[in-house]
Formats: sequence, C-alpha cells, structure tokens
Amino acid sequence: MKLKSMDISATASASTLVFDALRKAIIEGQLEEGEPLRQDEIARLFNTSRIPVREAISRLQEQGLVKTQRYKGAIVAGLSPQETEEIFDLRALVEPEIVRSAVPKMSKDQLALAREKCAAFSASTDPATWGDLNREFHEALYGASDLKFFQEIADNAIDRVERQIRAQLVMSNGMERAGREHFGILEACEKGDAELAARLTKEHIQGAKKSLLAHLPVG
Amino acid sequence: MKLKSMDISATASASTLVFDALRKAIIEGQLEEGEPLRQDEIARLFNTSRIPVREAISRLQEQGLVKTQRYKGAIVAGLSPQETEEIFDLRALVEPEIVRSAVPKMSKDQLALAREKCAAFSASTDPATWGDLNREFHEALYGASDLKFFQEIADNAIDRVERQIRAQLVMSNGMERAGREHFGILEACEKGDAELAARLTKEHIQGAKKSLLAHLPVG
DNA sequence: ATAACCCAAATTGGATCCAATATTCAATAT
DNA sequence: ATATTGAATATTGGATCCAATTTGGGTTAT
Repeated sequence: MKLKSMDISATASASTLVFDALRKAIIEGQLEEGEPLRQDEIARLFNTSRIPVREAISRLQEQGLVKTQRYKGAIVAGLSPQETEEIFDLRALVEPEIVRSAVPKMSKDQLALAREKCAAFSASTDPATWGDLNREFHEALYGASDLKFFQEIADNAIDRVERQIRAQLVMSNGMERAGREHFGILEACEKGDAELAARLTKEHIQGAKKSLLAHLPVG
Repeated sequence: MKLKSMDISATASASTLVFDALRKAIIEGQLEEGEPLRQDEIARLFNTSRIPVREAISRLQEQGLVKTQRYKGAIVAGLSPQETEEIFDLRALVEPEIVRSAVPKMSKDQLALAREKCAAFSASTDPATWGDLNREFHEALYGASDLKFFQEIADNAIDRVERQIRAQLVMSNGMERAGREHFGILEACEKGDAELAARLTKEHIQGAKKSLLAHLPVG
C-alpha cells in the first residue's frame, strides 16, 4: 500500500516569513506609523538577503500597510481621521453580511468556540492581549461564512485600523462595552437569528467608530 | 534662484511597469486563465532581469489575479461560478455606496464627462472596446466620491471579473441593457437623486450577475 | 552668519550568479 | 506493455554584486 503524501516540512518561503513578521509588527504597533523600513536592517534581522525583504514590502504596500517612494524606501502607513472613519464605514457595510451568511451555517462546535472566545475576551485583564482576543472572537464568528472575498476585505480593513481598535478598547469603557456587545451578537447567533446578529454587528462597529472619533484630534 | 525639483522623467520602476502590463494582459484576457507566467520569458519580454518580474508577480498575487505555488510558479487565477457570484455580490454592496457618496459632489464637468462616457459606450460597435468603455463610464461616475478605500475594493473586484463582464456584454442583449441602465443611473445623478442612483447601480450589478449566471455551466 | 554647492556615505533598484526544487524523458525491471 | 527509477533539463528562490538616487556634512562665496 502506498503512503499518503504529506508535506512534512511545509516550510514557507523566506519572503512569506518576512511578510508575516512585518505585518504582525505593524498591526500590533511595534513599528510606529511613519517609521522607515530599512531593507538592509530587516534582512539582517531575518538572516536573509534584501530580495525576500523587498518582496515582502511590496506585498505590504499592496495591502496598504506601508507606503513606498522610489529610491526612498518604505514607511509604515498611517491613517487620517477621515480615512479611519471610512475604514470603519467599510467594516460596518461588509462584516454584517459575513455574519448574516455565517449564522445558518454555524455548527455546535463553532458556536462553542465563539462562546469560548467571547468569554476569554471579557475575562482578560491584560491590555496587551485584548487586540488578539477581540480578533479571535470575530474570526470565530466569521469562520462559518463561505464569503471568502468579504472576509479578505474585512481582514485587511481590520489590519489597517488594528492600532485604533486597540486604542479604543483601552479607552474609557471601551473594553466593557465591547464585551457586552460581543455577548449580544453571540446570543443572536445561538438563537439562529441572522438578521439580529447582522444588525448588532453593524451597531458594534458603528459604536466603536463613534467612540473612537470622539477622542480623535479633529473629530 | 533655484529651480523647483520637478520629476521630468517620472519614470516608473521596472517592477511597476511589469506589474501594470501583466495586470492589463490578465484582465483583458490576453493571458488565459490557468496559463503559467514564466519569470524568464516575461523578463526577456521587458528587457529586465527576473527580479522586477518576481516583485510584480507577488503584487498580482496579493491582488488575487494570479496564484503561485512554491517552486512551481504563478498561473493566471480563475474564478469558480460561486466565486464569481460572490464578487458580484460584493460589488452590489459596495458600488452603490460609492455612487451615493459621489452624487452630491459631482461638478458640472464631472457630469458632462460621465454623459460623454455613457454616450461613447452606447455608440461603440467594436466589442474589443466595450470593456474599457464600460469601465470608463463607471470610473467617471465614481470619480467624485471621496471613498477611496471603497473604490480600491471596487476596482479590484472589477479587475477580478473583468473577463466575465466582457463576456456578459457580448452576450444576447447585454450591451443594449447595460447602455440603458447606464443612462438611467446617469439621469439620477444629474437630478441629484443619490438614493435612486445608488439603487439603480445595485440593480445594474445584480442584473449583470443574474444574466451571467444564467449562462454559466452550473448556474 | 547664511546660503549655495559639492562630494562621500547611505539606501534603494536591478543584474548576475548559485542553490533548491520540480519536471521530463529515457532506461530498466516486472 | 506498464510501472519505476534516475539523470538531465527547466524553473523558481535567494545571495551577492553593481548602478542610480537620495541624504547629510563640510566647504566656500557672499
């Protein structure tokens, strides 16, 4: 009998590793907005040449996470208040559709996972983990949806405002409100009420946007 | 007095040139779905090395226009009927919002341009130009909107289904219907009726989707 | 002292070369 | 005849080197 072919190694290419690491560093705020990305420095950090670094940077640019200028290099992209607002509007348009399509397809296991993530988020007292836990809850909710392009867009939109989301969570009662709203969305999913879940998701995002804009320079 | 530094040349980088050329070739259907992109061959075509080609391909992959496999290279990405349907659903969600936001901001000149593009589309008898003219009309409509992320998404979505759009236009009465609907949308814009323009845009996209799916293998 | 200028250092863009992997096809065993 | 093996070829991934451009500091003229 023949053995099943299984990719033991599954080693990603160097450019992908660099891409993932830089993306993570940017959305987590370890690299500040406007900070230049020096190819040579990054290459040394990852023990590679500049070739994979350049490929990673060009992909990051395509995702809007960095901006590059010819012969001047790449810097971490930032968002104006208007741009931030637009991204939240985009999320408020797209993500309710993802939830609506996901609700009728959620399995017991997926609901259990979502409930677990919801609880973990509400229980966490370490601000450093809030961003990840928030995202894990939303991903658990969206996982049952088969709208993969919608999810791509939501993922990228969240990437771009991840820093603002984290700021919003630590703000005033941001964490408490998010926890409450998550629970409401989860309950709607458990009841199988796709319309309600979609509406609450939209309100959740719009609420986050409002509370964020209220604390922004221009408003 | 010193001269202002102005980029006379404004020469784009080789990777950008390759990227633009490949993107154009893919969405226009000159490169067929599934066709492999050989780095060496493309490099020779553009008189460059493979480095800029690889950068271009990685950006195309990020946009979903090609798929790559490690050590196997890139092929032109295709869409299943389900994926095509999802992209049209995404367009039907996003593009009406762009039009809605654009209507109150349209200048006389922009309206005149849109009318011109609308007429050019309806008047054209050369199927090879229909895709471009269709796109130019929509871009003229969307131009006044300041929702740049929404437009990025619409542009990419249209890129991915450009081949299907072209097919839809040459199908049965696709061209005639599109011309009529374009005119309706334009009239709503000229009246300043943003709601109507948005609704007609949504129906325009949903109609194109339906007529496309009706002629697709699976349906 | 200040502004214009010029040259060296830093940085990016691209070309060439080498390594790793996949593919093809002929040779061989069953 | 068919399946398997293995070497030759093709192709991609990455490293190193060179060219083009920007940047920063020192020099000089006013």
